[in-house]
Amino acid sequence: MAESIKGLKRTAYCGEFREQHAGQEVTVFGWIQRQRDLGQLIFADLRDRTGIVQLAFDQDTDKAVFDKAFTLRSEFVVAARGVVRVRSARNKEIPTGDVEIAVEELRILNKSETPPFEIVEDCATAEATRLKYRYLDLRRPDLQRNLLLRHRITKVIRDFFDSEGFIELETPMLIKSTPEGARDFLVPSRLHPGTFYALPQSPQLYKQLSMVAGFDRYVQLARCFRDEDLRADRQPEFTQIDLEMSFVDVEDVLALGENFMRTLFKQVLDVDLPAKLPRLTYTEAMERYGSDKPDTRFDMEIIDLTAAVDGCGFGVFNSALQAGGTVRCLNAKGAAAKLSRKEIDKLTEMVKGIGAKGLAWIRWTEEACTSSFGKFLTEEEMQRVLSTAGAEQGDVVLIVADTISKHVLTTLGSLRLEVAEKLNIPRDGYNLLWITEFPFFEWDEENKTWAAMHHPFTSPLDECVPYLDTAPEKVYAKAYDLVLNGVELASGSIRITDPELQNHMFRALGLSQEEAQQKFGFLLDAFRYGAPPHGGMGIGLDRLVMQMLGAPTLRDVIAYPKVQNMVEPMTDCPSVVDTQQLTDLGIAIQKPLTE
RNA sequence: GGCCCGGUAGUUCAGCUGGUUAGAACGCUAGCCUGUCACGCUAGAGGUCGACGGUUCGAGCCCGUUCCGGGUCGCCA
Repeated sequence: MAESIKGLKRTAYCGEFREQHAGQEVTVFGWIQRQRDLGQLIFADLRDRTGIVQLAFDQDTDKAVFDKAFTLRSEFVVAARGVVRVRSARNKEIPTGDVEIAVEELRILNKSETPPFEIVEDCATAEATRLKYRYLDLRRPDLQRNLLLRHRITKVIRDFFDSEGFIELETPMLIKSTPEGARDFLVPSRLHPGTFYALPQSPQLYKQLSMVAGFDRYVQLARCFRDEDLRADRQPEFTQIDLEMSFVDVEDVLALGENFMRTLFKQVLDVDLPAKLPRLTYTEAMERYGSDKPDTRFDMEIIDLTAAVDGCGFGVFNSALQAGGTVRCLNAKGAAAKLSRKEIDKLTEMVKGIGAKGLAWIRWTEEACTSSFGKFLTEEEMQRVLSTAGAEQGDVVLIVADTISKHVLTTLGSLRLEVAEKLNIPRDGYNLLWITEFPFFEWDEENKTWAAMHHPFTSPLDECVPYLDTAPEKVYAKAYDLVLNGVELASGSIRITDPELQNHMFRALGLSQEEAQQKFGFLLDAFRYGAPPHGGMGIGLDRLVMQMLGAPTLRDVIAYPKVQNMVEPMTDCPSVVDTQQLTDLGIAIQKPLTE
């Protein structure tokens, strides 16, 4: 039977005891980490979120207390009152190792069954089991540390934005569905059968309306929802640091973003970020790294071989070039020893898997310089390729050709990361950079139309407006991403506030006046009443915490995450509901439910 | 939806070319032990080998189907 806590008050957390506290009478609460019974002597480690302190029971301990200590088991919840004393045998491994508590009163506040896994750091137990008992998993020091750090990060965030004059507004969770981009989570309406709310994918429209309302600077730690498949760095439910500013242009938002990141990294990790973060335009990032979220912690940039192979004897290169495509390569410096023919074959399979037609290569070892296409080239042509690629003995050159230039770049972008992984190229530190001037339009191959790459409220660059109707591919946007070590951390833009321009954009996107009015009428209406110029961004909080901690998955920084099939293993949701609930909502389930 | 990897004791794993009663470590239970801290020593309990079907004299192992978990591609304005 559990004992009462009555009359006891904690004097300190377990992890706080040091030699200087010797002689003090204290009361501690916590969980039993482990009990060691030596016969006439019993030790028990007591744990709370701050650490562990040793409880000691010996011949001086009251007999009843000693007997109770004998029954202690792992994860029992315990209160102990006693006197801090210096140990006769100190433990240098833990911060409280110089002292112990000579227990005078012991209460077992609750017993515990043997847990399915040990509550220890670096637990080897499969994640599935840990997630089923997430409350035990979260008791482990690693996850406690992660979530305490997450708390510190959000504290710094709130303080920073407050000091910069931002106010936090809460935007609704039940909103109008505007099915663009990701799939919405829908919530049926009971009062209006047949109609649905959507959970927000982001508070985008509300924060823009808040600018029209004159709040000037808005921030929110906003929960967002997207009904798309999961990844290690993607959860259906996630948190964004969502912000918006009035009377600003691109430079102002980027400056604020840089200031924020610098403050956060300094205060939380004591890491100094550069005063000004590097910038690449989207076009530049694609040309050099084959990605709009390049990992710049290592080089191996893409090299253009077009001039070097133009007119050479290799048909693959020639036909790509003649069809308006391109030939480019990576030079994996010093990789010849590590990348065997077999490894290169694996890379070939990999690039074919992502849509490339093949991979041409040169491998220059001590013995020879072999290649997959050498027999088609003259000695002179081959020399030209090698020198353009900057190749020396010991290097491997990996070449991709295609009629569509973008495919060449993105393939090499993926290949670059794969090769870095295979070669174990060191990737340390925090490389933050802005990617700017994204294309406004993206060709939607499936629907054969131009679609907005960011969203339709993104402002085009002023000088691009003339191309809206004539050359959509030449229109770039006042849109920017913040990239950290190859991960997209934040994304934002300056918005359109001119109703005329907004209508023009909708037209260019093939959205009729009526459709636009039906979907976004409230926003267009609002913009008729004096919208200040504004812009902002959303920063992925979960990814940010994950990166700052170096955690391998988002699940390590989210208290109660979902697994790959979108189930939450602890509560086992989603679940079937009562027929009455469905009736109230006017919903009938079509597919027969599987047992 | 496609591809890849995995599923054996509470946990982490081993299990040969298909062959006796499926093992180890940790954990758990009991006993002993006065300075442990991954305490030690002794003894013990604990298994639907994910599930179903097939091949076979015989299946943890081979084949098929399926369920579950992870990664990834598609998808994610």
